[in-house]
Amino acid sequence: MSKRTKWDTKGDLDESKNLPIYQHKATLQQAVKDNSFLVVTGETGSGKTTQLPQYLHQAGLWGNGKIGITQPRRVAAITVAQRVSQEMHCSLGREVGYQVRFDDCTTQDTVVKYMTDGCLLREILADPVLSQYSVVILDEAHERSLNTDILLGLLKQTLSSPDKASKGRSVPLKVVVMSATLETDKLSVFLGGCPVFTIPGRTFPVTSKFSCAIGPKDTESSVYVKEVVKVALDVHTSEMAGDILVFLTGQSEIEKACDMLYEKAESIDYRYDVQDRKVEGLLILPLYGSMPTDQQKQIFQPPPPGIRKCVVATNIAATSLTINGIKYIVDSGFVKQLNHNSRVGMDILEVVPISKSEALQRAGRAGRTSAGKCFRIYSQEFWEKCMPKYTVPEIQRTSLTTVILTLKCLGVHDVIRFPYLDRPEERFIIEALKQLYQCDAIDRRGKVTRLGELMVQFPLPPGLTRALLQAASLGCEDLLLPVAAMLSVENIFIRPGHPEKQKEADKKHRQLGVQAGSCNDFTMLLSVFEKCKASDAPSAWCKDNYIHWRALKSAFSVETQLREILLRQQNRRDFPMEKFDGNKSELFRRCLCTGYFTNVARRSVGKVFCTMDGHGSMVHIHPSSTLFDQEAQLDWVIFHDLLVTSRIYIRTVCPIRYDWVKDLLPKLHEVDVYELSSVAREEVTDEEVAKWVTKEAAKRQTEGSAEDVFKKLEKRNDESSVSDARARYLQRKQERQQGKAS
DNA sequence: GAGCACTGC
Repeated sequence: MSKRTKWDTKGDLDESKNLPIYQHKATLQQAVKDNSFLVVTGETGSGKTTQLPQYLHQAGLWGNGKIGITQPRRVAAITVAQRVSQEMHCSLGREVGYQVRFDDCTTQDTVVKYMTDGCLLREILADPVLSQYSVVILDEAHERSLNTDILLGLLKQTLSSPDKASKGRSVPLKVVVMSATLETDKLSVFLGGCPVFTIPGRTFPVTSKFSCAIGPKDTESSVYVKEVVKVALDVHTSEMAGDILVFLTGQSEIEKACDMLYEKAESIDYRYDVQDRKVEGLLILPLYGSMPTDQQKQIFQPPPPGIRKCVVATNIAATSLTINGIKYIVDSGFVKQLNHNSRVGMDILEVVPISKSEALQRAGRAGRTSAGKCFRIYSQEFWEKCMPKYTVPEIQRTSLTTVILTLKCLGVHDVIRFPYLDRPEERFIIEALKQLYQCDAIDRRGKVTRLGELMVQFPLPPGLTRALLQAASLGCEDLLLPVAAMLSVENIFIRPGHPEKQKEADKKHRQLGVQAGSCNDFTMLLSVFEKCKASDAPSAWCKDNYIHWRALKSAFSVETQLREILLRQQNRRDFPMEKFDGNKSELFRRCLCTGYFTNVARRSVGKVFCTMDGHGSMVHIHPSSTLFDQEAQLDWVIFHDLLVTSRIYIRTVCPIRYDWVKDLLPKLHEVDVYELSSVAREEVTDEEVAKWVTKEAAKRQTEGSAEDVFKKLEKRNDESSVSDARARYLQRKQERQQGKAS
């Protein structure tokens, strides 16, 4: 309990009384008392995130349970909790706490708990009615993060069925959904027409201007990089004091833009100081996620007197980071987005126009401290013709395997008619079911298997979890745990931009492969993990070998977490165990096959491999692989992932023997779409399953030989999406080369 | 012969 007396709080309370939300305090408290669901909307600066939980706490709405507030990002959960604990004069972790992955700062006393949406989803898996909570607040719902979307559906479903709501709970759960002013009517309708509370924000006006530089046809990066540079310099030379924030798409564009800005800013008639890229008048700072954190720090410091700061950033500056003093925005109108293509079973990272709501979000970053201006480098026509109203929510553009398994584990059988705020396309759901069936997480009826229940507890993609559990059941989890951890973190191999250093890095990486005696990319990961862990000076070791120390450190934490989950499961008496006789290398690779046989490819001609997942894509081994240039000696391989750029590349590759996957391959085509789509909707009877199995046996007889099966699996990909994506990429590349030549 | 935006468990 806090030692402070009540009058100590007076000053702070007065400050929070100035927030726009304060005059609605009583009404909000009452509204939560009167309704199961409530939508609260208010722009940044309204105080809803910090104040509402305190109001509910003061109103005694926590009763016997906690007030949980979810955030899509870890930093937000932590910083808001720190702030609120100060306002409530308690030490962090007592009445006010937070929980994010690897960091649980709560105690028995915690009643106001900030957490990431992923953490609450984990809690629901362990306790579906959230018996510890009296109120759940989903914050930033407009961002439409995958986890928040799932939570929305689950909370709606649990509470709208009185049967489920009462089970295990004495009092019904209260749900508050907080969102920026966009789409709140939709949310209210979704939640059964619940009231919407609007709180005025406390931001300053931002005026936006279009330009005619970028029209509907200009998607070439060199065009918009050049244009943002030009506009940023115009702002610098003609606008009043205030910092500039430029939105671009990625690291390389940002670096190009910074170089150009630096060069051109020098020629402006200022006295300048070349040292440390500081030009008198303009301080140019790149900002992107994979940047070293110490470099990021200076971005938040105010510039020296008389100098204007210009931050050139990715979308990271749109929501994740707030930079004070920004008065001008230069918006490129593009973003790099990962889209899942279920027809070809691939994720494709592409540059696409942002949505109108995203453009408004970007512009809003200029109005935090004073009135601002936003300069859009695209035309009004581009705005109208190319930019969708809203960004397609994550749930409609990502692979759904984990989501579907989670829902199934929570007893949601009909995963098509689950109340999604925006329903994913049916083929996405079908594809997820197929993958879950293939890695034994669900059976043919769509019911979660014992294995599936173990799998859902791991923060890993199902195939990898399957391989890990296979290894554990054969007593060799020590081989797979580090690999799973290494595959869950950002790329650990550093490849510098300078050609000289690049050569050196490549050499070091090759050496690591040889030392590891590793015959594949998975053992390479294992070896790097172990070598670094055993080193006396791990960070120096990483530097010397061009390995990302930050990434490796997080791999260590992930490995520990995975090991803990596994240990808990192994302590259960029913943990599956099998026997294996054979050498370690074979054991390791066979475990991988259990999870990755869906990612199997067979060499066809030269260096080209053909995938066996039914799409029959022609793929190449990525040059970063230890197996690159050894293709001729390979026949069958499995791979962790696939990358679409100038070619379709497979990355993290491992040679296997056909024998090891022979019995698994039929699984790739034994269930059909018709079957899965009925599984997705309704409970399937025993007779139906029996019918399918008979049909299949007949099918297999007519197919006959293994060669026939391959032919079927190698079915040429008739969908145009990948070739389209490739064509676009190649066109861009060609245009760039022409640009260089001229 | 190499093109990784951003989150999260």
